[in-house]
Amino acid sequence: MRPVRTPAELTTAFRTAGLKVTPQRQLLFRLLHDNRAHPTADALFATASVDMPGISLRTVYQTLNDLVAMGELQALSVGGGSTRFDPNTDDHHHLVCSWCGDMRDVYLADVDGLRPEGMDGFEVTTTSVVFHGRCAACGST
Amino acid sequence: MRPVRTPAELTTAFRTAGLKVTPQRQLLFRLLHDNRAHPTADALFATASVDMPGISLRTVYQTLNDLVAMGELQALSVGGGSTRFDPNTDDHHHLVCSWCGDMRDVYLADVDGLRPEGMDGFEVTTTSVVFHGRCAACGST
DNA sequence: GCCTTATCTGCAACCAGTGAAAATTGACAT
DNA sequence: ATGTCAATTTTCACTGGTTGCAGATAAGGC
Repeated sequence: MRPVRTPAELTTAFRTAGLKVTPQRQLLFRLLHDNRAHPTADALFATASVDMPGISLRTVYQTLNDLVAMGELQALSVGGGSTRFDPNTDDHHHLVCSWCGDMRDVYLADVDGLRPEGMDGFEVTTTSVVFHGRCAACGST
Repeated sequence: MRPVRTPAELTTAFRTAGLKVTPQRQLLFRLLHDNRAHPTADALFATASVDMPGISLRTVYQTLNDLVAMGELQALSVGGGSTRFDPNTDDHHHLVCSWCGDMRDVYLADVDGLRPEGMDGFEVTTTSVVFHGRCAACGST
């Protein structure tokens, strides 16, 4: 359940991959570790800037891209301008509130059962399910 | 199956909504009518420019946004820069080739069966399923 | 045909994200 | 500890996608 790498694990992974571990990266590892908000690069930049004023937005993008390339982070496009990042690398799906933009993880059992006919030799690698709607906080009235 | 409004139907819908029907809009109605390519605004602009040189990209965006607002067109964000548009307003889902970017419609039967627990009062309005993978044309080797 | 009002066009602005180059610094070997 | 070198950070400019604005234009009801 929710296999989010710890900062320590990511540190090891980076060094193993021949990448360096900088204070900036460690900060982002920490910020991502307990983050279920599916933040944008900009949101992470804002949070990171509190702990480390002067950190560059470019660096945030760079590190996020590295993490995505390593498979330790998922990049999500759900409309609404900017890419959101999910440190949960488990096989899961998403609830997106059309009102407040809030995004939450959900686990589905029967996704592999979804194999439509007429795929004409299309080879599926990943399946993503997104539920759009209204979250409890945004009321149901 | 594939209930794409005809240009005539869209014309009526626009007038009913108090919107005007211009040659530019009629052209776009036609271009969308038999288009399964899930084109971007820019692609439609390019095609439209052949029939109507001088048409503005701004107009294309405007009309597409109107159609989306009217529910006659779906805007799709599947990563990869630009929004793609789908004139198929039926309840369907998508196959996206990670190699060539090709996008195809698929119909799924059991989508409503996907109702995870732990939704905490989240009210689902639409569910979208996207299969990422490699299409037949891009080979399986 | 006229008039009103929506629409079209062109351009500037905006946002998300990336490229490039110079200064900095991590990690390893000494 | 220190040196070395490549990876990284930062800054800034720049691209691509999309929207705002203003003036010219034209659709549609009379």
